[in-house]
Amino acid sequence: MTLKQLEAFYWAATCTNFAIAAQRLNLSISSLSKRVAELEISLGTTLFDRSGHRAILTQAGQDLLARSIHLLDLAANIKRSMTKASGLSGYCAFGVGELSAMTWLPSLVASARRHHPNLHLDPCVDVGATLEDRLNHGELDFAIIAGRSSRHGIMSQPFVEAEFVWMAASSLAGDDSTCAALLKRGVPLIALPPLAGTTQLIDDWLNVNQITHVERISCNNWSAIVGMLTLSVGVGIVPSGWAERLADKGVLRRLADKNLLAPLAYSFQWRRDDTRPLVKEMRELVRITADFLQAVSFA
Amino acid sequence: MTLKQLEAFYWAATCTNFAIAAQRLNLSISSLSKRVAELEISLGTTLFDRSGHRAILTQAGQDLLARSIHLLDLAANIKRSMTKASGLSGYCAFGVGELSAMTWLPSLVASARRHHPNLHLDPCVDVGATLEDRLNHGELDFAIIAGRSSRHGIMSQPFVEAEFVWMAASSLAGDDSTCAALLKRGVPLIALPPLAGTTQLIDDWLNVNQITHVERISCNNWSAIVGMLTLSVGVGIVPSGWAERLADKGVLRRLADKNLLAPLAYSFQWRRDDTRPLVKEMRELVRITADFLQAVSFA
DNA sequence: CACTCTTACGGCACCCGTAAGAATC
DNA sequence: GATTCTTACGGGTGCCGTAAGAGTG
Repeated sequence: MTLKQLEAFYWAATCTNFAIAAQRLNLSISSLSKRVAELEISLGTTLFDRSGHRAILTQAGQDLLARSIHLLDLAANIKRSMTKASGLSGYCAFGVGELSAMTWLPSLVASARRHHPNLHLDPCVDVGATLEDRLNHGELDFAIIAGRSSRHGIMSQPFVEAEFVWMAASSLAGDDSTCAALLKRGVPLIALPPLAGTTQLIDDWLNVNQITHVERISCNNWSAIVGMLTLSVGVGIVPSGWAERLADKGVLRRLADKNLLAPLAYSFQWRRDDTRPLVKEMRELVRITADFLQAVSFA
Repeated sequence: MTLKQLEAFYWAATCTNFAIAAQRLNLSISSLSKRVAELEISLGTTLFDRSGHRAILTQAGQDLLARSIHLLDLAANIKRSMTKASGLSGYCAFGVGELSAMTWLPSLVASARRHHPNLHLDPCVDVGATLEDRLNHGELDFAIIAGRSSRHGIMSQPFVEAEFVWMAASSLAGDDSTCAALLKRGVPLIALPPLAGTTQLIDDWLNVNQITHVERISCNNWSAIVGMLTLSVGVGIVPSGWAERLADKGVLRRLADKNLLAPLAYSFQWRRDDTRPLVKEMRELVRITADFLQAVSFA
């Protein structure tokens, strides 16, 4: 029994398949498979039930998983506290929404590189639901997603709320035009794809305002969305800070609806069974970075 | 950092020198040295101060020792609980006095092989003080020694008391001869070497009875001692159970001193910093075996 | 047929032991 | 000079990745 074997087993057990686990370990699938098999031989126990299409943990495997998490935690603590180069090290894959990517992701990466120079960061930008899936499969260490997750296996910690406002080009909207009126007039709604958190926010708003049958234009890129808004293609929501700047430049105009969009809570999400120091540290770092940026950018 | 490295470090740190540690690991000294060096490189820390004649733990090394004990314990627990073959496994070197070797050591080994078929036992028979030294150096996992240890690093748990009586051949001693009288008459005292626990017992008795200037014959073998006693070479002490049988056969005669020899407590001794399951299990097994044998042999 | 895991095999790296070296007491 | 630890080096074992195979849904 070696630490490598236990680590391989940990990832094999917590990811949905060996391919993802192997990727997280920078290892080929076959090597991972062999490591796990060697661990099984070494312990004299079957850890995975391979009779079906996919490898499933046996009871012994579940027992070992709890113990190996504890042991690997201990090993990581030793490495972290003994090694002179303080801070985290290794590999960290995480996900953020595009809006986050455009705003404070660079600051987060810069901050992380300062605090943890030996940590290799691998950010992945996608819409919330996709990130949640990848997180659930074990491909990501954490994700920053609008809203809380309803899945039992995923923990959420809200750390910042974002305000969105309805905007449209001046050519589309007068001084007191409302979004509701424009949409009812058939002006298209420009938004991220259905799986995004902001789209859910919009759907909630539409629901409250009893608006159905909206023509939608989905695009998975915020710059493109704002670009379309400025070119009077339709109406859409924009983060309030960005919206202010756009309004100051006279590019877009804020719509005059009385019902405001609810604030959208962004939360740091991670897997419940992932107790590694990496996650805890990064959670703290994200919180600090976000707090700092909010104080600066919205001052 | 690997489990092997941590294990090598553990033994290197707790034994008095690398040679003993290497022996405990079934490893050459150079390989052990390299493993420790690799661990140091891996952690980026110096664990041993090699400036002097011998390698001494640095502060970082002491920190790591506590942590590695914990981690190795965990690993051993995993192996023990997961592996189907229940019971201990590996290598166990221990020491017993010759008297123990002649009486219940075979039963202990038999019992241990029943309970722990995968444990390789390596008993070492020697006098108490030598065993205590070897235990202290890390050559033995535990020892069963007459009396308690006064060393801080060694823990003792008394588990049985043995009675000894003065015996001599009929040709030397009449019905109411006393040992004190015989010794004063110049009859030699036949006993184990000075380092043995029974010899300390004798010295205490001599002290209480104010007997000095005794001619001593030291021999490190009990059979030889009893043999010499039967051949009227001198007087000596014999465990009471054995003494009874010898008296029944008419080979030896119990001497009539009023001051009896104090009971000699045998204790299970192990190193304070050795928290391995091996030691705990064997301690229990020794206690049970000794209890059982006492109930049988002295009934 | 797509997906997931295992087996076969060639190459490289790691680890062990012997033997010699360096440093302390 | 004895003891203790480290370095040099040859040999074998283990581990990785590519590629092919087996089994499921």
